[in-house]
Amino acid sequence: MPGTDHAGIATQAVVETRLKELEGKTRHDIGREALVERIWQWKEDYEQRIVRQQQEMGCSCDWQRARFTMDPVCRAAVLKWFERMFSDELIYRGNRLVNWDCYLQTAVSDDEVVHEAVAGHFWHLRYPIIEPKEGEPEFVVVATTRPETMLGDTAVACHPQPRNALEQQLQAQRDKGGDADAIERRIANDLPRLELLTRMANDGRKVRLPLLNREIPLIVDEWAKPALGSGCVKITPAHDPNDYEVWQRNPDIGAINILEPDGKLNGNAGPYAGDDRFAARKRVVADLEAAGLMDAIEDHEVEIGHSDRSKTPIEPYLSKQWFVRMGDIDGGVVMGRDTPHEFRTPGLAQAAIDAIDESWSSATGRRLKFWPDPVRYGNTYKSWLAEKRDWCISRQLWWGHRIPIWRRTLPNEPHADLVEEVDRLMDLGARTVQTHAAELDQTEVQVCLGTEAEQREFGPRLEELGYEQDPDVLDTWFSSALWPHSTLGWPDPAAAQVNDGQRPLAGTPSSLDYYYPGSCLVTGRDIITLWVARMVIAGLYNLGDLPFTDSFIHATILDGRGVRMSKSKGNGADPVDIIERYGADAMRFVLCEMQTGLQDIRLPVQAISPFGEDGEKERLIDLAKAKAGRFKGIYIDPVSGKEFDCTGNYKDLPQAKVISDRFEIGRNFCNKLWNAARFALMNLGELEFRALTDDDLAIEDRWILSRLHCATRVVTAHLESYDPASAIQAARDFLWNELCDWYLELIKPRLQDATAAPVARQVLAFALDQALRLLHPFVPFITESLWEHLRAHAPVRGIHEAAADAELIIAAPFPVATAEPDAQLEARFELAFEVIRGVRDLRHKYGVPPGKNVDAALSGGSESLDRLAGLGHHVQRMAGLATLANADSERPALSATVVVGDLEIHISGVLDPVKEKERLLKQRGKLAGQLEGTRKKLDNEGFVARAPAEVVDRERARIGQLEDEVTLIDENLERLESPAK
RNA sequence: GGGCGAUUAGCUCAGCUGGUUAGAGCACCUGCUUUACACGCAGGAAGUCGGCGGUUCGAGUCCGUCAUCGCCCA
Repeated sequence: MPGTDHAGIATQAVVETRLKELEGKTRHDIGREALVERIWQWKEDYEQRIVRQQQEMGCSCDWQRARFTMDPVCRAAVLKWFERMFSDELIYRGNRLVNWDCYLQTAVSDDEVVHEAVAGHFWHLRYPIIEPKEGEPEFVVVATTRPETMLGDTAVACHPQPRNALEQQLQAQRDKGGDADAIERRIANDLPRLELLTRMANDGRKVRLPLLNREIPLIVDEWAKPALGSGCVKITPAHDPNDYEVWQRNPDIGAINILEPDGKLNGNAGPYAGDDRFAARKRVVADLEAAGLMDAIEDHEVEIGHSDRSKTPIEPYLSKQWFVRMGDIDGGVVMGRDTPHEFRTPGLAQAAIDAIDESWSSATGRRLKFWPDPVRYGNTYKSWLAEKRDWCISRQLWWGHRIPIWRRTLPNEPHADLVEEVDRLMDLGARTVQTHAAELDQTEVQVCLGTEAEQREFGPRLEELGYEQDPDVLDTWFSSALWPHSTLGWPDPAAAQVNDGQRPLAGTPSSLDYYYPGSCLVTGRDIITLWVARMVIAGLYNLGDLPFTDSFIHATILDGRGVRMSKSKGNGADPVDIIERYGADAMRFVLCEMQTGLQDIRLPVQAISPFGEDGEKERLIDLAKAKAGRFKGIYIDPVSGKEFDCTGNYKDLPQAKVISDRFEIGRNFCNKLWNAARFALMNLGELEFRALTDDDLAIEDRWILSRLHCATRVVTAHLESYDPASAIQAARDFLWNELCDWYLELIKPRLQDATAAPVARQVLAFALDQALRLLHPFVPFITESLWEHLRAHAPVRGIHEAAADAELIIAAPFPVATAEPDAQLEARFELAFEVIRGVRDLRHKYGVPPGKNVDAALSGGSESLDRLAGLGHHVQRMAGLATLANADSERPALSATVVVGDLEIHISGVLDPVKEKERLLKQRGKLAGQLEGTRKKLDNEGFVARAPAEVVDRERARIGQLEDEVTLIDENLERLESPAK
């Protein structure tokens, strides 16, 4: 199911930023309707780009069922989900402290806040104590990093049991072996004062809040840290999460909001009302200093939350938001209501936690598992869910699904009126009405209209009665969480509105019945909580079953600076540009090869300079080193000093394509595959299939088939264990290192020989057939194209029997290994390859021209000679030997020698005693080192006594082999000294 | 502050339950237009596996600790 989501905050932010940059206007200047219209416009462009990317990448999707999270099909699902949860009382409107983005004027989720350490101060403020008694201080001192918040203080807290707290801390510090002096001093010097403050608080003493002259209580609460500062802490429940908790424990102190949504101070701030919060900070500090109430100012590094979207500092802000209850609920929650899979769970978060438990399974036997590390990512998922924090789903945006609630505040109306009001609404036909007071500081009647039709019918009538639709929109994830079933037409595929050219979702079975549940969600680590958990909850709640059983967490791709690539950061590369330059398969190959498990991947990218001179070679700019320009995704050309844009968002600047030379690896592979296939096809002619017996096969045929069986097993096993990088590596190695480097070369003579050619061709056709199938998941375009050619040349392919065929490779069965690899045969070839490599090395060192064949003679242990029997002609040809004689009887004069194990290959007529000695000594040195290491091990009594017998035996066998090889080399060295021998 | 992860060749990364003196690709050096492929072939050089300490007959691999970086949660 291909498609796109509406990316609420990101999208609105981009359009608003462009509006500001290009026209100098804010969203308030043009209004809700006009802004939403512009966003739709922008979305159409952007969506096209994304869909094109998906298609060019070769995503194999049902394009006639493409969806967008704000289209009518998805909208129906969003409304239904909201209505269901609302009537189950899983959605409520509450007064909560949220992360407030004063620039975008919206709440942002915890996930969208990034913390940065910045230089700041600790201001120590004096609050006068009202009517202190004999021996009591005149002031309490409180410290803060945000002095303007004092205007919203509703209490000052000190610890209820400072002695216990300090002593506990002291003990903990000692246990850790840390420095306990500071705490000891604290107990010695400050405890009496701290205990006095506690007594004062318990006695009901109050303090006067400076500047506003408000009386606020001195209270006891464990949030106050007796080891720090004065031991007292100011409490601002409306603007600090910890202070908010203090308020929950001490409801009497109340909460005072001092902020307007835009970050200016409101009427509660008295004389500071109307000031921006940062301006107010300066004035508050100055006024406190003037009043002699500033005790001290110290430098302090502060962690400040910034909005990931607007990059401005976040303010904790008390506001009314909509939430989904994640925690356990009395009586539990019914999941999959009215489906065959209905079950009851303690709460939404718990249901998702259970889903990865070994002992749990859905009604259809499904359970969730993470890859490539089930334990690690399972823990990430569980530990986030375990907090069971309610999910804030409202966003003060204009772009998104508007909350389907019409509400009206009924201040202090008698209960009877409320009942009457609800009855009246029910009579009107509203199905879901709730009244809420507990979570709010007001009584509110909320009516949910859960379909478009209902909204059209009842909306205006509710508005006549003084109701208003909530202006907020839903968090994008609220609709994204439904993707696995909303796209299939849930709640009613038969009624789903599909557009022209789109495939219907209705039918028997419907798309929903046929495709839900799915199997695997591939996503990034940071999305585990945002998506995986929420999709699981949504799927279980609406349908009673998991949306997928596996979740593959792919590597995070970083740019050359080590920063995570993202569209909003503008530091990525457009796949379309990569594809244009290197090809889709090349890109897929490299991306797949990079998914090596748990590690993040660096992908240094380069921009193609738009300032290249005529005739100048293309100039690449390394973006990890280039200077940043004015906006995100804009850089400065190091040569001309001019700005250019890499995002396509700033059309007035020169545009640069972003590429990465890392993709050359994939391009090279595709080129190799193409040429190897071309060579094979050239030689196949019109191939007729004949059932072959083992006797028909040449030794190299049996070898490549053995290697093919091995590769098939390995690739399949890696795919099954969600290890695409290892799978593609194994497929690549088979194609390149075995089929191309060896087999194609080995059979070249046979292909020129009319009698030997048919079998070689048939094996070649089969090996290519299987290699293409193995590679198809990774490089679909090139394999599909080659498949067509292969079928034209060799309509039937196979060895003993014809292999199952299909017109398109995408529909052809994946290879299955039918035989065991022949380990003995493979070992014989390995030995031959080693000999060949040895001779090639020697030829290179002696500067023998590549075309010149030399005479050689072979001698050595009978076992090794036996293993090489039948491969001599291959050794001869591949090593460039004119003759390969048996040297057991007589050793050729003036020959240089290659020693491989207990084998000697003498190459005639190239001997250079100096080079030869150098070469042999080098090899000897390496072997002697290994020999020494092995001997040392065996001399160690502990090793012989404690290591497993098989390990000891292996070392013993090895020492014999090494000794033989060294002896052989020594003999050759000796012969160099006295050539007469 | 708590949790998770990373640190291996110039670069990007492998290295499974501890057991030959650690591998690949790119880059580099040498030779080669060998009629599939120079986006190639053949050969080569290159790493005290972040530091320190420990467990073990044996540590890149296990444990502790420190450093640096990243992510998540406060």
